[in-house]
Amino acid sequence: MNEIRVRFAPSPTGFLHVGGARTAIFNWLYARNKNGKFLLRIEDTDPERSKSELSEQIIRSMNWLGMIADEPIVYQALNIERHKQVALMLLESGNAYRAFETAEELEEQRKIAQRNKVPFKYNRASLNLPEVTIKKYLAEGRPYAVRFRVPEGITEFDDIVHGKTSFKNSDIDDFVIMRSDGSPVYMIAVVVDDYDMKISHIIRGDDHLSNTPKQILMYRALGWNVPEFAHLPMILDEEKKKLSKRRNPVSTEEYKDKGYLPEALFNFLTLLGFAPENNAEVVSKEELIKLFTFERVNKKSAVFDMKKLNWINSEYIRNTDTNELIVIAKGSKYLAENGIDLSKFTDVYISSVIMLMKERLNTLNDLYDFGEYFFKDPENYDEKGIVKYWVAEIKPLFREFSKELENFKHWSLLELEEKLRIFAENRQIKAAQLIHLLRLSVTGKTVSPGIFEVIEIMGKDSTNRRIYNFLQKN
RNA sequence: GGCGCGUUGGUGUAAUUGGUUAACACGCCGCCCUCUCAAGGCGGAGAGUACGGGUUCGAUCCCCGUACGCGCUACCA
Repeated sequence: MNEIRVRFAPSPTGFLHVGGARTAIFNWLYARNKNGKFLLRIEDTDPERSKSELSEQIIRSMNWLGMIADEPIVYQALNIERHKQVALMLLESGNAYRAFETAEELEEQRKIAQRNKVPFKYNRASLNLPEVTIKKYLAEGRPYAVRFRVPEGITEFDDIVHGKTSFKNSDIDDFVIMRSDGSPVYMIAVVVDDYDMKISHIIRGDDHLSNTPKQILMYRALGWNVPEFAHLPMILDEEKKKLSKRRNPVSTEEYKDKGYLPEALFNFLTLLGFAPENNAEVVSKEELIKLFTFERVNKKSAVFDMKKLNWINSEYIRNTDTNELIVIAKGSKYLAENGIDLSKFTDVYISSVIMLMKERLNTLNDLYDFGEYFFKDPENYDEKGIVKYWVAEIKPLFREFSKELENFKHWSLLELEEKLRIFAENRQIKAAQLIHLLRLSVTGKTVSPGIFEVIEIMGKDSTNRRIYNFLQKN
């Protein structure tokens, strides 16, 4: 068998959509699994929607996820001449013909058909034009589009995930392959580029399933080998609609900014429409490469479940080396936006904080959301906490305890805890009553990791300063 | 409207060639641990496999129909 060559072919309309990322991942996994080539082609033929900066962003997101193309990136717009040339070949061989109708005329016909609820199909008027008329039109310089002449019959193919799929050619319109301004259309561009790139397997979204027979017909008309097709299920949102910006972030970049690890997103996306043997869930890229097979790819569209992503991400955070997390945290947009400058802290400090927080984080951004207090003194205190814990009987005792802390020499987890517990026991109160106040005064919150761990990391000065401020304000 | 694809708990997925109390994970609820979280441990609720017909001794699995969802139906990609 020939070399396996697959490609991911996004159109640069803004960013790498997570649905696209999933398609890219399946292509990539398949290529790696088969020792083949993974290629990237930017489909930038629509000048209205394509901008070069946007393709840069797609490439960046792909790299972030750990995927790079094995050959130079192909920009479809650069191949326009070739697409035209092939369209002309089709015209010359009689597999395509000139259509002189204007877009407006067709639109009108379409409307009428719609009104009468009958399926609209191009009536092939131009195909049946007498030779002389065509010559006359051409002499007049009348503009024309080139339409592919769909032959009679049935087009069948064996989709790798869907199995045997067939379409009646009579249901397929003679589609346009070249516009009247001479520009080629997507439908022919993909076929030509995939052929030129020697793509062996076209792995793409389900939404292209209905386009497949058209493309196969073109391959055949050109006498080209038809590649294999694998159509992946779509990804839907919780409302079972196409992933929409309203409910979920749809761009890969957004997930990065929200503190998701690339490996986690990659793993999660993989699980949408695919399950490795044993139904394993947290699976490394290396394992995934080994385990990937289309036999276990689903036909059914999948719903993007944020909660599961969060869980997977938290698993990855827990299992990622702290030093790596430090690097990521330092580059975090979110922390910066919230005024946290990690370069002001020592790596030892950041490292202790992350080690303590690691198993509590869903995303790296939670480092701020849950642990802001590690990086700045609290400015206000949880109101419910105040009501519940800052009660008259305890106030004097907490003040007294804070004095003792100021002079406490043995600033370590165990000794701090022992000290507090003994203090509480002597005053006949529950240690928890002081602990809650300690937490509230130091963090401003009622929730944190074990408070002795927290103040051990924070250090004596910072802790005492915070308690002092708390007592001043309350 | 036409054509195509799909349909297993709330979600993602399992279930050797038709024979299981329909499994696992996320989520949810409760308990334990405990200074609050998180993690962990233990337990629980939640689907009879969209619906209706077949075929079969027996269908999640095979066939047909219906419903619903999605996609295509552009001189968009």
